[in-house]
Amino acid sequence: CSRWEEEKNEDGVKWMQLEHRGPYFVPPYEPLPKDVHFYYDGKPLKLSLATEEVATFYAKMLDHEYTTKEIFQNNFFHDWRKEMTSEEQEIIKDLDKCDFGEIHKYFVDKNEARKALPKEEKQKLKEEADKIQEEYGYCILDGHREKIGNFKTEPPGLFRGRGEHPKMGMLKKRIMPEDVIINCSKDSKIPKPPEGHKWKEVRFDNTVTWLASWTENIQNTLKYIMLNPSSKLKGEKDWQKYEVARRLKDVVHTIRAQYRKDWKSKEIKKRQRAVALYFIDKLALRAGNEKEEGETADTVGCCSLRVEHIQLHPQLDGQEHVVEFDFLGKDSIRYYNKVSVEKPVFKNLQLFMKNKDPTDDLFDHLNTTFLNKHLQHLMDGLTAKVFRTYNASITLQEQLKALTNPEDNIAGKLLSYNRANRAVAILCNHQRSIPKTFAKSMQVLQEKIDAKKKQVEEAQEEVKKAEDEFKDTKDAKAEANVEKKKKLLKRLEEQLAKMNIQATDKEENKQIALGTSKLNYLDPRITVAWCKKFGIPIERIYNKTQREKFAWAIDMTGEDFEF
DNA sequence: CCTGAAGACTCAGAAATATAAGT
DNA sequence: TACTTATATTTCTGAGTCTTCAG
Repeated sequence: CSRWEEEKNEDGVKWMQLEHRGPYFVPPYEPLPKDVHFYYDGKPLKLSLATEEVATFYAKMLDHEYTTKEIFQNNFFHDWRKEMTSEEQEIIKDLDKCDFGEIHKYFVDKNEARKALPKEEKQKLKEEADKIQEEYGYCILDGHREKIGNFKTEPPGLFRGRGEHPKMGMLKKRIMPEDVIINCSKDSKIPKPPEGHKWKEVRFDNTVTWLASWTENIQNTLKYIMLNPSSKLKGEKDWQKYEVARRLKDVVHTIRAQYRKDWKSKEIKKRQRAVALYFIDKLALRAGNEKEEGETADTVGCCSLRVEHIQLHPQLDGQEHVVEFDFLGKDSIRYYNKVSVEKPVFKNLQLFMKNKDPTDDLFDHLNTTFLNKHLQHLMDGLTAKVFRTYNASITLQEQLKALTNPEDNIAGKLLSYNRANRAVAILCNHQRSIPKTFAKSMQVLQEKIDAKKKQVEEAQEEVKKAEDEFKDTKDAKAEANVEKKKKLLKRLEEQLAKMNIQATDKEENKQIALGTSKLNYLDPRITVAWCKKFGIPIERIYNKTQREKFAWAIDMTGEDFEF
């Protein structure tokens, strides 16, 4: 436990000692073999090195749907031309006349060749990767050797945003040492830049947690090299996050009473704030910062909802005051929900929407800064996102309480856990695309279940037969046989039950992503306590990485922990 | 002091890779 | 046992939230 209980640093100081090797730079571009050609207008054309490299980025993505989109093609072609020599610019004027087919095939083949490599060769590659990990993947922070999260620079390539991103296809440039700022402690061994290069800057800022940073050229924002979630620094922050959420538990009732009162406020701004907060609390919506138009995909959160994103139904499917939400949230994941809301909320929404265009802001007097200022005033450390953490964790705790049957076997209890986890994922709208092999693997499972059912039936008959025989003969051998057959039947029935559970779980899970809530929203202490209480080995819920990340919770939690 | 931009950090699903299960 | 396929884990980096800074 001691590791989590070392003394705290003062005011914003994150470490006293930080030593590392700097980022690992991706290997330089390898030119194409002579017999792999690019064709323009049907004729082979030898490209300059820089032009060729960018061409390979496009060629590699050729069978991806992305490359068929006009925005992608235009952005790519625009940026590609900038890399060309003036001679090349003279010739290559039309993307449609470019043939990347041979280059594409070269990379597909190369990939397959790599997969087909003999075992020893693969082993060798792995050892090389491990060596790099060993050398660059760790740092020393305040005397502890800590794992780094992302120690490699991002390779150059074509930008792929999520959803309808206006910058898709743009060229993401190669990161050079000259772009990189190193952060470490003054008295540490300062990382050496690669031969013949120098760092952009070396600084000694112990009020931040990053080891290195650079500015990315697509959005002009900073990227960082930071520690792995298993590190003490990240673990403590995570713990702190859940402690804030637990404090919200104590005041949430007051806050709810407050926003209900504010629904009737004379100030429109307060009313909007109160309705937005109701959504954030009840539906676990994100805050919704405003975003710069044209720079990113068009997505929204609570405060940035527009009139077009909701529809009001005084009556719907036997419910009153129904709000129908339909918008794209983070990562362009669709949020669709029909919710019966309290009457004053409904009335307020009607008011907010009056005389507005579909593209106008629903909460036109509200932004996240104003909302968060209010929340800060209600509780120290409270911001909009704390509601998501709080509601997620409290839901897990409640669902576990409601769903766990102490009589169940481990598989049954695990199903209950997954269902509780799933309830949270649904609340937070964590979705995934249905796995490509889903239908097939479901069918395979169903066939197995049917086969097992048959076996169970057969076994039942066998038992009956054995029992009849015993009734006739009354001999010990026949009696033993009855026992044997019964045992077999029981085993088969258990197998069948397990398969049925598996099928249910799989079906319920096909479009839901459990990982994000498990990793970021659910206080791990709830899970640890549940495992202890019901005798479930923690490895059945958390894999190795997750156990490392949640080491702080596994260390300190007893079975009576309450969120 | 206010405001918008920059900075720092958390959270997000897809894709790549490793491992287990099936044949 | 060797190969193939399904599943689990890990990596990747984009997309949010919230804080801090500069003019």
